[in-house]
Amino acid sequence: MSLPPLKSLQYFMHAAHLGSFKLAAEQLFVTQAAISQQIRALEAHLGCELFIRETRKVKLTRQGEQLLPHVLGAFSQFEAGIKALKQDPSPNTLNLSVLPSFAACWLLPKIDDFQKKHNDIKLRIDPSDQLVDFEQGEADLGIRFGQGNYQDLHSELLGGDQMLLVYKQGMLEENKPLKAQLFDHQLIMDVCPDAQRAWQLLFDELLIQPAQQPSFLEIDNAALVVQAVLSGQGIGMLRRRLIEPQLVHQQLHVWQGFELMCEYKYYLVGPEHHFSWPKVDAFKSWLQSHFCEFV
Amino acid sequence: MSLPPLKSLQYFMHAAHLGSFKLAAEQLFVTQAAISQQIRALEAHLGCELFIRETRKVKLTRQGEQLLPHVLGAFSQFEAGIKALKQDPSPNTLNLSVLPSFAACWLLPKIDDFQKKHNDIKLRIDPSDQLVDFEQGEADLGIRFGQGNYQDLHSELLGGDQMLLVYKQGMLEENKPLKAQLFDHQLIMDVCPDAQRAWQLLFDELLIQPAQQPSFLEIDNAALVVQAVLSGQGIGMLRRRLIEPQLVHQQLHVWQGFELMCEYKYYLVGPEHHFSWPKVDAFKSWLQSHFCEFV
DNA sequence: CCTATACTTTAGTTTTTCTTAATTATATGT
DNA sequence: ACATATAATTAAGAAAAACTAAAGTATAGG
Repeated sequence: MSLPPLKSLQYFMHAAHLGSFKLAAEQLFVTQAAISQQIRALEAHLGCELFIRETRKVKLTRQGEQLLPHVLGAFSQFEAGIKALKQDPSPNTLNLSVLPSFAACWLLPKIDDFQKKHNDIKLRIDPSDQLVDFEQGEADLGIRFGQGNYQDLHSELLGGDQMLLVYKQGMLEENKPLKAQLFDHQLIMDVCPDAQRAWQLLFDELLIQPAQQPSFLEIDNAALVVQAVLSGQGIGMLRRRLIEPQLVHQQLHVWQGFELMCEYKYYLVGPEHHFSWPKVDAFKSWLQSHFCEFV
Repeated sequence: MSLPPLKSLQYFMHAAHLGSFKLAAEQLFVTQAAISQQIRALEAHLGCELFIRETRKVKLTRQGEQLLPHVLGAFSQFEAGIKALKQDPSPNTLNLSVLPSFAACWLLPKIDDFQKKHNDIKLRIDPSDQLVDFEQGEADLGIRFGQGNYQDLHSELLGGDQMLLVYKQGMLEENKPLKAQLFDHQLIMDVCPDAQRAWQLLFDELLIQPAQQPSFLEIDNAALVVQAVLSGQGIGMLRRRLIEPQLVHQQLHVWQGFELMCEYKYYLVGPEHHFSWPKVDAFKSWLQSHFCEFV
């Protein structure tokens, strides 16, 4: 037995519920004619009339009354199925996809605070340079540093950052001019657009010609740059948020005459519907409160 | 929350059940590509993958597994609803729409036999010249005298009939020629094509010229013609089946030299699905057995 | 490594569905 | 009683959805 066109059943449901083709048409954003035709097609398919057409309204025939509950039930089952898909499959585990350097320098030092406040939520942190495939359930949420334009994903701005010239105690002398001191040290470049812009801006400010510019030790991971600067390997250009702990404990110093706002910002990223999950909301709030504290 | 295209859910159901797009395509009489596209559209709409594509087969993801039972349930509810429509709303009452003359002359004299054999089935006989609207549930079944071509309805041939020249005892004398006697009596015409044809044929056989032909008492109801002939009002041209009881009891006589097969026949008529109802089947069998007995 | 199989992709066609506009029917107000 | 307004219907063309055909991709199995 072949089913009637499914759309006609949907229209039937609305029209029956509202007792009017006109209202059903409005609710479904189509014309009256579309409803009329679909209902007629359904009636033709079933071989019986479903509505008694009165002048201002329509009402169900015995057959219509009989059919309606089934159709209602079927559609609500579709909805239930789809709703179930959007629900959190593991509400007690939060899978985070975070950039390795941000994870190492910012998130891990603070994460015990989140664990303390939400000890019912197990955390799994997946450090990765690329955004994972959320559809596969590989992660619940991502923290990204970028421009906020993430295909098909919801994103919420967490905050910006600044590029700072960072060195270890004793490497630079604050009273002497920077330009001269710069050439005495290895310069360490984090390979990222903002770092490159920052170095270039610094050279411009110090009137260092392109030809004179010193070469860099390039490291493709900000966390390692932090390590390198910490261990006295040279001078780095780093984001403030990545060296917060070291600034607080005065393990690193910032050259006071220079700073540059990053073009990129931090975003919390994930499929729209993930943001209604309690565990995600908890993490988002925690994250936001920590982003406010800007050293 | 908007539902996905319903057709894609249908395809999903088949593909999931068969574990193969190819087989689903065959089952649904479409190409593989159609299935692939619909599934893809569904996945896009839901924002998650439903199948893991392996080389020779596909299998459901966790989400697919979660969705399937709901979709299955919804579709079976549609089917249940539609099936319920085709069921007999009152299996203990048989509503018959019958031509008034056939009801009076043939059906009513025999109907007690049916009642006796099926005392669980209440009968309602609706004598009407026009076929009722079956869609409105006005009747379960109709008995018609015609050509069997009933729009959108199933019909089963019951049998034919003959037109006979009928008179009351003593009105005609079998030994004398008919032609002479005919002009001594009132002729009664049942207004129907077969009766008109029969009279015309009789006149032709008796070589009565159109100009000579006597005029008729026209009665637009065969049952009344029977009454008129019975009460000696004149000579009638009637269908054999309508005067069976009177022939058996010799209340009426048939002129032996004449008969004509009717062009019309008797049909049992109704919507296709009514014929699977037990009460209809019972009546059909009873009717057929009584149509075999042809006096 | 080749072949056969099953899914995917794309472009173009077919089918279905929808809209517009004219039509019918009837309840409601004048 | 008559005009008016509302709601459903119908028909024809327009738009959208679904499908096919054909070429592509990937991989299990000989």
